[in-house]
Amino acid sequence: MVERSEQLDRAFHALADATRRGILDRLSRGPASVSELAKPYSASLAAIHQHVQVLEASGLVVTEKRGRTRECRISSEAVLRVESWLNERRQLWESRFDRLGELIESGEFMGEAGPPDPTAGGDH
Amino acid sequence: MVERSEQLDRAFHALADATRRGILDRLSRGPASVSELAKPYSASLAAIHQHVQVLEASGLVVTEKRGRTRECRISSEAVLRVESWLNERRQLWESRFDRLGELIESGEFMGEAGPPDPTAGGDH
DNA sequence: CTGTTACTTAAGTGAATGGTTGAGCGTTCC
DNA sequence: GGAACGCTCAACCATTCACTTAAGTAACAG
Repeated sequence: MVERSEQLDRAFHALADATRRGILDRLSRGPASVSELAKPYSASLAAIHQHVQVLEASGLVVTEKRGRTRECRISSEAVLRVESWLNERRQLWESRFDRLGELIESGEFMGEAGPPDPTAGGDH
Repeated sequence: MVERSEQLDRAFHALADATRRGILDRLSRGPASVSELAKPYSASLAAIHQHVQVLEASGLVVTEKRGRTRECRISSEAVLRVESWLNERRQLWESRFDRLGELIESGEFMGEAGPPDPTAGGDH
């Protein structure tokens, strides 16, 4: 199994840029060509094209050449994968009540209250 | 509201690194000190410390100095914010049925029930 | 006080990124 | 056919990144 980690690397990296998020925003309202995607931005077409390539490499966007234009679309499955990764971690954390422990401490209580749960199986 | 984008920048950037995701993974099972977080990795403590700083700047992790150690915890609110951003886009996209339109055009809307994802270029 | 622990900071390095310009290629229109 | 269009590719540059080593600071043990 080749790391799903690399896919997450690429996906999060793709999302870590306001321009690319803007492109995703646009695509969440419907497909578009590269030059349509470039319109709102002052950057060159080549730059936007590179952004689209990053998004496509991450799997978040799927493109298809149609004649001389390239149609770009969101891949909701890929977005869902990323979302799920976050959801798992957040739920894990919320299921613990270490945060309650922090509240107690800030109100002065006993020292450490870390219930060590070494069920470290979590390779997702 | 203006800085929401910068916050997302930092959050996604923080998530775009396997080591930092590993740290988050670890923290999703409970708080830890910097050197505890560093143990699973071959990188130097300074490197892990820098990762923690990135995570803290992103808001995904909260830290607190305790004597000579620093306790690190996940901020589930921040994770939730990121998750919500993705959720909005995905739902928007899923609510459209442009993809169905595309399927119809490509002539794959009936007959074979195979996954219409020939463009995904070997994900998994 | 001395030494160890645990973190912090600083400076530097090699690689990757985001951006540019400019040329090249296939497609569509006249 | 030729021109315009839309994208693609290549080279280059400035900045950022992840990481290192090395030195510095603060809390605790003896």
